[in-house]
Amino acid sequence: MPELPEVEVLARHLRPVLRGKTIRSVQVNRPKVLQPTSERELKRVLTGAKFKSLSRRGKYLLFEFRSKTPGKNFTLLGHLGMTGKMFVAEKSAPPPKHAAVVLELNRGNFIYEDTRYFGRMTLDLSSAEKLGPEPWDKNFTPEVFARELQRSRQPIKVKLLDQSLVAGVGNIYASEALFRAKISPKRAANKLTFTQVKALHCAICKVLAEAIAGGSTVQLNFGGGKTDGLFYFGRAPGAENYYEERLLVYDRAGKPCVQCGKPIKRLVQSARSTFFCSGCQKL
DNA sequence: CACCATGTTCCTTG
DNA sequence: CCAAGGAACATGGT
Repeated sequence: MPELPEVEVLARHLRPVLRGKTIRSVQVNRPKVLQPTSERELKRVLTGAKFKSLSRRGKYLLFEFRSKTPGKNFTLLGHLGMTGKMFVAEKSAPPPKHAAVVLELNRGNFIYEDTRYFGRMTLDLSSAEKLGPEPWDKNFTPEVFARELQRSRQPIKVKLLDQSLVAGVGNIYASEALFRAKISPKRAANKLTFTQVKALHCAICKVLAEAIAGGSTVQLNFGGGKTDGLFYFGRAPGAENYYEERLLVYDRAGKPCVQCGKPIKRLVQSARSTFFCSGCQKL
């Protein structure tokens, strides 16, 4: 469930649910999601610790803990990879097939589930430290963005997935932002005009903010139910599928562009799908 | 069987 | 040192 908006909505959901909860025991089913932290180390540190606060950085979750050992507070980093979910379930509920880690609370279990196990739950914070600015950070300005883009000849779509430029944009919102900024995904990063950079900067912020706002109002299911936990597949009562309504180009190959009616095209860049409108996004 | 999937990291190659 | 390209990770859906 992984781009910035989904992680932000999840963080807002979990924050009040976890605050003040103490971890009774730790069950690790897939040690690979902890690396480079060892199972032994995670259990030692986490058992008896109490959730203090939760924040988000890019697509990462940062869980702040108060250690049972005074003065040894620490941070746990979470990442959902492609298919990760994190939620609290009743202890009586059967554990999901791909539960990678289960943190037992006094009431309920905090579960990190991940079918493909591409995500992380670890004490190593180095990945989050390498990230570029948050989209709304004062350090993420059109000027800074333009300077960074100047250094690359890669297609702009590919460059947007580089988390050191701006943190949190993934494969879906990269296509969406470019469509809204009316820029071709194939355009070389260093060939954007400053006008285009400003439009893209604005589109990134807007697309992500709208997705967060949309996701927050939808009926969510973070749990292990039949839904996939992706909030943009959630439904508001009586409403159509929000995914269809909100995404203008992603996964819409062949369907008419909402702006000009031409069919949306799909292309592959760096082994990932890109969706765009050749009428609205000229090179 | 083939191809697709919301992400990151590691290893080459130039 | 750096940019860029590709494979790897692992499982499931169509």
